[in-house]
Amino acid sequence: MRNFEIAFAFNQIADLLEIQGANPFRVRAYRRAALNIEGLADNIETLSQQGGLHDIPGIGGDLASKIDEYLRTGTIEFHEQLKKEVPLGLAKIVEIPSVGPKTAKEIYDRFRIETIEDLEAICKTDKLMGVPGFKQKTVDNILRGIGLYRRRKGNYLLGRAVPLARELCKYLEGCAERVAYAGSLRRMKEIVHDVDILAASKDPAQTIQAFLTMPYVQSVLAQGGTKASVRIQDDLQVDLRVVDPQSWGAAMHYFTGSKAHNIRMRERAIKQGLKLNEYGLFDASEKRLAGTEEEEIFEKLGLPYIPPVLREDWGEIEAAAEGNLPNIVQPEDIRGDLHMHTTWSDGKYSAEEMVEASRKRGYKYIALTDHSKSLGVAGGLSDKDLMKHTEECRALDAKYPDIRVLAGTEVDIRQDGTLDYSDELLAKLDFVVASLHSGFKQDRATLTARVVRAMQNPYVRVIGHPTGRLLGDRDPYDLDLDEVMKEAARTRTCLEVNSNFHRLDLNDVHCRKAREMGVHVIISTDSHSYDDMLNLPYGVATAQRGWIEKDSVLNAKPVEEMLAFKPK
DNA sequence: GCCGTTTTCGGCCCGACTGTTTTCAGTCG
Repeated sequence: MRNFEIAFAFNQIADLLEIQGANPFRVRAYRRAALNIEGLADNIETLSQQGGLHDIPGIGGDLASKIDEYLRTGTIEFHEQLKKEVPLGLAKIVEIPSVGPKTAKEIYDRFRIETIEDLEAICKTDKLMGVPGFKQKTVDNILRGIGLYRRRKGNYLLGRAVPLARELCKYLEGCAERVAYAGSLRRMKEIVHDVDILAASKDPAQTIQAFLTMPYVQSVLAQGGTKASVRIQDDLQVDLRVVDPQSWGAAMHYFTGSKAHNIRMRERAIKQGLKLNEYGLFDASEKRLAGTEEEEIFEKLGLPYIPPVLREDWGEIEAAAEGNLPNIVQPEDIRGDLHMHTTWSDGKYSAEEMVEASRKRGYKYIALTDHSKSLGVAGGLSDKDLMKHTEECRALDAKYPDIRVLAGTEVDIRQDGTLDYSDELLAKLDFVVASLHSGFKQDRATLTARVVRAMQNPYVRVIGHPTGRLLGDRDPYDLDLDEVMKEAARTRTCLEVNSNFHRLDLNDVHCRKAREMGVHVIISTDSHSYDDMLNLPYGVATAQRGWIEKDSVLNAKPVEEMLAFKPK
C-alpha cells in the first residue's frame, strides 16, 4: 500500500508550508487529506485507477492530481520544491513540544540551525536571549521539549495506558463528582501519546490540587484554573481538565476527539445555527440546549450516539446521519477464545488450568492451540505429542460439560508454504490456526504465496497474527494484504485479530478492509498465561475501530455454527 | 486547498495556558 507514503508526504508538505507561514487553512487541508488517506481501507492505487480519489473527504482536484503524480513518478514536484526552499531539519524541529513553526523559523532565520542537535547547542549558549520574545523560560521549555521528543520513542501501548489511566481516575474520584479518561485512550487507539482525564467538579481548584499532588507525579508541566498537565513515571504526560458538571457530556465529547471528528461535529452544529464547544451545545442566543450527557449532544444534532471507537471521521457521522452505523461487535458477544497456549508448548499453565480459567470467564468454548514441531524454541509438539495433546483435550471436554474444549494447534507455515503437520494429522483436530513464525524477511511475493497456500488447506480455519508486527519492536512482514484478504474471503478462512496489545494484528485499518472484503475474523487472546486473557477488550476495540460487526466474528457464534463455518 | 440548506467565492472549530507581554502571539489539544 502506498497510502502511508502519500500520507507522509502530505504531512510533510503541511509542516513545510506551515514553517513558510502559508495560509493555515491550506496547511490544514494537507493534514486532513493525510489523515483520511491513512485511515483508508482501500489501496489508494486501486482507488486512483478507478477514478475514486475524489470520494476521499478532503481530496479535491489539486490533491488528487498530486496523488496521481506520486503514484506515477514516485515524487511530488511541489514537495520536492518545498524541500529545497525549507530545510527538512526544520520539519523535525517543529515536532518538538513547545516549538511551533513560528519559533522554528525565527531561530532558523537568525542562526541557520537545521537539526535538533543544533537547536540544543544554541539553547545552551545565551545567544537566544537577545531575540525578542525569548527569555530563560522559553529556552528552558525548548530544552525540556527536546528531552521529551527524544524519549517519546517509548510511546505508550494501549494495554499499558488503560490500567494506568483507570488507577489515576480512581485516585481522583474522591475529589470530583465525575472522573473519566478521554482522548485517544477512550477511542482505544493502539498507541497513545498522553492520557487525558476529565473531571466534573464544582471546586476545580481543589480537584486540580489533588491531581498535582498525586503520588505518581514527577513534575508539573502546566497548571491553570481549569486544566493542568503533569508528567508521571516513564515520562507519560497526563492532562487534566476540570469542567462544571453541567458541561460533563460536552467536555467528554470534546476531549475524546478525534480532532477531525470534532471539527465535523461543529460544522454540523453550525449548519443548524448552533454552536458546539466543550461547555455545551448552544443556540444563537447562547441558550444551552445540551451538555450534561454526551448522548444529548448527538440527539440534539439529529444523530444516534456514536461510540468513541468510531470517532475518527472515517465516515461515522455520515453513516450515523443515514442510520447506517455498524452494529459493532461487543466484548460480551465473544463466546470463546480460539487461540490459547498451555504447558504442552510455551504456555505457563496446564491445559486443565486454562480450561478452568476460561470457565470462570464464562466462555462457552475454547480451542487449545499449542505450537507445532518446527517451533523448537516454543516447545512445539511432535506428531506423537500432538495426538496426546488431542487426547487430553477430549478428556477435558468430557470432564467439563459446561464448556466445549476443542483440540487445536497453531501450526507453523513453513518457509516453503507447506504446513508443519500433515493433512492426515490436521484432520483429527477440531480447530487449526496457521501462523508464520519464521522467514519474515522473505520478499513480498514469497510471503504472500506462503499465506495464500496455507489458506488453501481445507483444515486451516484461521491465519494467526496475519502481519506479524510487534508494536514498537518489529515491522509487519511485507505481505500483500489485498491478495491475502481476497483469498481469505474466497476460501472462508478467518483472519485473526490478535488481542495481545503488543500485536493488535490485524489492526484497525485492516479490520475495516476485512469488513469491506467480506472476510470473517476471530478475536482471540493468544494467551500464554491468565494475564493474557485480560487482553480481549483490546482486540475487540480494534475490531470495533474497524467497524467489524458481530455477524462477521467467528467466535461470537454459538459453537455448532462456529464449527460449521468450514473453510473451502 | 477544500467545499456548498449563506453554493463557485469566501469562508474554514474553538478555547485555555504560557511567557512575554501592558493587550497578545504562539502553542496545544
